[in-house]
Amino acid sequence: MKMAKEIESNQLLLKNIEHVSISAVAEKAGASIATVSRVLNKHPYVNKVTADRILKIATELKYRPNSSGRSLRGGKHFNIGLLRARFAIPDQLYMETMFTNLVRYITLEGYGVSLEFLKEETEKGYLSCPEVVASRKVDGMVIIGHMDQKELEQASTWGIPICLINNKFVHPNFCSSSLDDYSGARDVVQYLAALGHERIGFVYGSLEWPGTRARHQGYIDTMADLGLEVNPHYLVKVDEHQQNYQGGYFATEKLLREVPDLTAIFYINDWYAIGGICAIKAYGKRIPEDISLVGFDNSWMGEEVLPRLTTVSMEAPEICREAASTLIRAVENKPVARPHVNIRPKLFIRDSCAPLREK
Amino acid sequence: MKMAKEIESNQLLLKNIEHVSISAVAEKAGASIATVSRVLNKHPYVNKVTADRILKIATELKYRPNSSGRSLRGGKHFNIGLLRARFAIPDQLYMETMFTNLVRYITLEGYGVSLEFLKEETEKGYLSCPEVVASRKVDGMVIIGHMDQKELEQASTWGIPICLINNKFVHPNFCSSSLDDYSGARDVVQYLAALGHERIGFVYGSLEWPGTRARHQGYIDTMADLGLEVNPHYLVKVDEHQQNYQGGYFATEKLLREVPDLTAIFYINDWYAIGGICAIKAYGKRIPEDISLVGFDNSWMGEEVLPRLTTVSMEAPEICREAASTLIRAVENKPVARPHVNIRPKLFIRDSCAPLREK
DNA sequence: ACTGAACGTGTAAACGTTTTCATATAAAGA
DNA sequence: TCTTTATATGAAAACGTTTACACGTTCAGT
Repeated sequence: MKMAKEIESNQLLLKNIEHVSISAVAEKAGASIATVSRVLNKHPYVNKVTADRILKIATELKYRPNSSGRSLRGGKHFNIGLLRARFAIPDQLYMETMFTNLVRYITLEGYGVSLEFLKEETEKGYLSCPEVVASRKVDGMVIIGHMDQKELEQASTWGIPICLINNKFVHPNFCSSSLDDYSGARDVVQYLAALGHERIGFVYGSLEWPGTRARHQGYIDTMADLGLEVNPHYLVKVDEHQQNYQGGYFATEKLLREVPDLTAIFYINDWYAIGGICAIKAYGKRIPEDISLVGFDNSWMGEEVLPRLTTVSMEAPEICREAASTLIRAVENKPVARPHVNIRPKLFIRDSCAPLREK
Repeated sequence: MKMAKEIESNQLLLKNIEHVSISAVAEKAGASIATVSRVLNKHPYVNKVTADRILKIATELKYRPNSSGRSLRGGKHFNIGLLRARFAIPDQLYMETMFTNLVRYITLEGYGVSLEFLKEETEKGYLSCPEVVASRKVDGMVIIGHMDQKELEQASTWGIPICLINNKFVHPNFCSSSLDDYSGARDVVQYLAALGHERIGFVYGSLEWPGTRARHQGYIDTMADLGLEVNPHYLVKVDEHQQNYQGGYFATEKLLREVPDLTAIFYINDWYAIGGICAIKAYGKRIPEDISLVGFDNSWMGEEVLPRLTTVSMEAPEICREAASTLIRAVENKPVARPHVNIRPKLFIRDSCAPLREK
């Protein structure tokens, strides 16, 4: 009976860890708190011997500054918010990679990462301020995914620097790091043309977002520049409700049916391209002997499929590295040379393209 | 010349937002800071009229408590760390979903999320304390991905409650939320047996992790329970270096070659199963008429592939909801009834299985 | 030897909260 | 009317930092 309360062990009992504060270090080192702080923050005017002694004791005691205290005093949080906005289904593959790289590079700069999702508001056009911003947990924000101009306008009042990934907004508070989709698309068309292809199809989906529009335009412009015909039948838009593997499958079927003499197809993402590979195989044509395929995204799936897919890289590490360094320079009030960087993608040539064969 | 410094606009200039503190609210409401704090934290013994007035002014001024101040005073951060440990390639598909759900449910409980990756230490067996723990930014931790017992032992000294996803460690500081992989595997074998299948193959990869071991054991045990033969040739382990689509492809080829009268195959993940679908198609057999296939994971890829894959769900939302609620109960020192929950997976019956046909 | 600068250190204030303590008023019980 | 209790509020301390200020000491330059 007496033990009943004592045993109540269906709850977690965490051993209380005694946290070592700066005053503990100061006391043990026989110095003042101020001196310890100076040493730890590498201020000038502190005796080398004292500094060494304090440093030794600090590591000995495993002292780590309490971030709340530090933030409260300094108004700086050494923390970056990562806001995930809306994105389309084909981008799901890509998100994990982006998170990974963003966290890596932000961490490397000595900052932490607070993850938050965009709250979908029912009220039209009203963007609520992210929790991490409202409660002052972050010094800057990275926004990944889609937000429209109106929403970005509102984000500009948050009072902290914001870095957009694959999006752009011209405003003093904003910077961005994006893939140069237009150049990527140009490279694809030029590559196919260099292999001798002239009748090149294009499979695309929603053009709602800047990146997809740029790829589309890159195809159109480059075809024109090279003097190649852009027959309206060459362009197929996938069904609104099948923005994935199956969308690519059916779009390709349509293309094969309507334009039988097509020798190459450029897909606006790998996802559609992989659907395309299956459709073409099912149709009885060979890749790349009969028809060449190029994707866009360099998702790892392109490596897994047979034949291995030639595609355009997303340059996730580069985009994220630039984003982190630019944003954090802004956060630290250092001048940023180019607030809006464009990363030139690379063509990953694998096995899904071949030179045009004479009939 | 004079303007040079003034214009230096190649850096972000953030409009300084004036932050409203509790004292501003107090002043405007003609009350003391203490009273305002009490109202905001819904303490008893505060006059209804005063409370209403303060509340009105607080929302009017858009007051949000400064989290650093609050943390510093209360030692509580309203923040959960999300530590991403090691995971295998096939799990990449799954990570995005888990992040999404964890953030959703943790946010719903009124907490923020700090994302961090496990630091891969070169020194053997030494696990470094995550930054968010060391600098006291979080009240609890969710760990997703693989960590071995030795590492978990060290994590137990962090002094905060930890919730493991799909892993278990018996210790007062730990709770966990996991898929019941064993039951899932049993359900698959029972389902196939109910369709009349007796010669059921099993394709698996690394058994390094608890979940994969449980699935493997579930297959073995259930076959035995049902009196079905577990011919050693029925089990194929994919190549160490091809833990993905291709691994499933080649493992299936081997299976078809060595055990031609197999009527069903159970794959330990969807990834292998999709490779299997391609291998079987290439081999000239029909799915499900000639052979039935079941995957495990219910990744969205199973929906995209032809035929649509019958598979076992990962129950990501349920696992994450349980994880969030259990962990946060622990954080708030509320009793937790069952620190280690097992979520029973569901079989998603689609088009890749059929009753055994008499020859 | 005296001034002024450079160096080194400690005291105390400030950041924005929450909460304990004290105090004042109102209501209730004798 | 006088205590006792419940209700309502404010003053002040505390959380752990960083930093402005003050006060020394040392040292080079006259």
